[in-house]
Amino acid sequence: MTMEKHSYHHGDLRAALLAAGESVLAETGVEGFSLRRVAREVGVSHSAPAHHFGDTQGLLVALATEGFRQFLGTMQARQSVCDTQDASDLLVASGLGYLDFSIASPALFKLMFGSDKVDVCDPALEAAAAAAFDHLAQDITRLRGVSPYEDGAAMADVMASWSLVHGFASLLLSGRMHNVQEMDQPAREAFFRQVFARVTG
Amino acid sequence: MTMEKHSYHHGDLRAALLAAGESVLAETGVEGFSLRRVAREVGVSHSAPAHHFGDTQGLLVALATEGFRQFLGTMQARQSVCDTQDASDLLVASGLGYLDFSIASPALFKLMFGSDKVDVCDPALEAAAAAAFDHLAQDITRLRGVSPYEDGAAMADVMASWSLVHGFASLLLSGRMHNVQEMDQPAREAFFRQVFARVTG
DNA sequence: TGCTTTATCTGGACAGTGTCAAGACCAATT
DNA sequence: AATTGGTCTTGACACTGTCCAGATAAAGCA
Repeated sequence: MTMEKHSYHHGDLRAALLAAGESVLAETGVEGFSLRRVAREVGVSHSAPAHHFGDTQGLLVALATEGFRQFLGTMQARQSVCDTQDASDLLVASGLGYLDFSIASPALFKLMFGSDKVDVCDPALEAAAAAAFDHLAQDITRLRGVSPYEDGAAMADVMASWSLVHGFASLLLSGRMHNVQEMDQPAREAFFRQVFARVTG
Repeated sequence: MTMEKHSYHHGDLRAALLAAGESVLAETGVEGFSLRRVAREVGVSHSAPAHHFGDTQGLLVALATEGFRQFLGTMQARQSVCDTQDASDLLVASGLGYLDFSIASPALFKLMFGSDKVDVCDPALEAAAAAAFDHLAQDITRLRGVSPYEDGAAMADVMASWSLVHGFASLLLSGRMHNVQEMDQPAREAFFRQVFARVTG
């Protein structure tokens, strides 16, 4: 059962490619990403991945999908270590989780939100992204007492929080927010709270 | 003086490459960008660009630099058609200009803020980016009566406005803000004003 | 059991890419 | 008029993604 050495059939190539893909992505970024490199890393022929993911875009979409799951997990993790049940605090926690993820996996983050190489309409990807969005929508529901899907002002709140956190994270990654970049992690968190307060009230 | 036909020396290759580069970038995006393609477009050998820009990154940096100038221009243009001198209205106008640019030149926008392929530390690029940042800083100075460079709260205002506008634009481009994407231009502007109001007060 | 089908993986080919080095060309200075 | 220096071309190299024909093994079926 255990595939010692390497038999002709890998056994669980799909998972291995995903893992190696994530590591290569983290190392090289989206723009330096190479499918052949991933195959090499796994020790398999250069065109083996095609059978599992079609083409490069297929693998990237799968990575982005998995990324959105981790992303949601990171936000939930920040909330779970939150001692209060205050709606405002929980929203801030989500924001901090958003930041955590963007800093821990910058390349994956850019892939999920910035790349032209991912088919935005892929069903699995859309589902994972929608789940992350719903998390934020629930935060706002808890805060405002109304579902954003039924209330325009609440939806504007969602978009404001989301835009602000996403912009903050993106600008930090882009290297254009010099003053914030120089801060250490606690200082950055404190500053983010201060900034984020302008939109949560 | 006029270079009819093509002499061996192009005459103004650098400018021609920049123009073609911008057009290729707009068509293919950063990730599909090809230096050889740009050279072909201009009708010149594949390694002619190297002499003017070094490598691909060099051309992209030059394009991003020029992009930041256009970017600043777009924000100023929105403000100049503003009939009031109200500080808040002027800030909103800048935000709308920010959006205008991201929609008119999405690939260039992503290059300027999202790409790993541009050396963020290039002096000319940094200067152009700083000029755009200063524009926003002035908007906040006018609004709060204090320079963000001297006042922490005002700096937080800058970061909040910037993050919100940038996040809004980025998410719109990324194709993950479905409900806003479906709006036509006037509706989107109105919605943006509503969202942006949460941070400008 | 043995045979056939099907999924998986290999290896080679092709067109395309960025970058480097050596040479051809032209303009301007000396 | 000759030399210098900047501009551009050409050819090479290693690398990329994708396609296709084939080898291999596992699973389904007789």
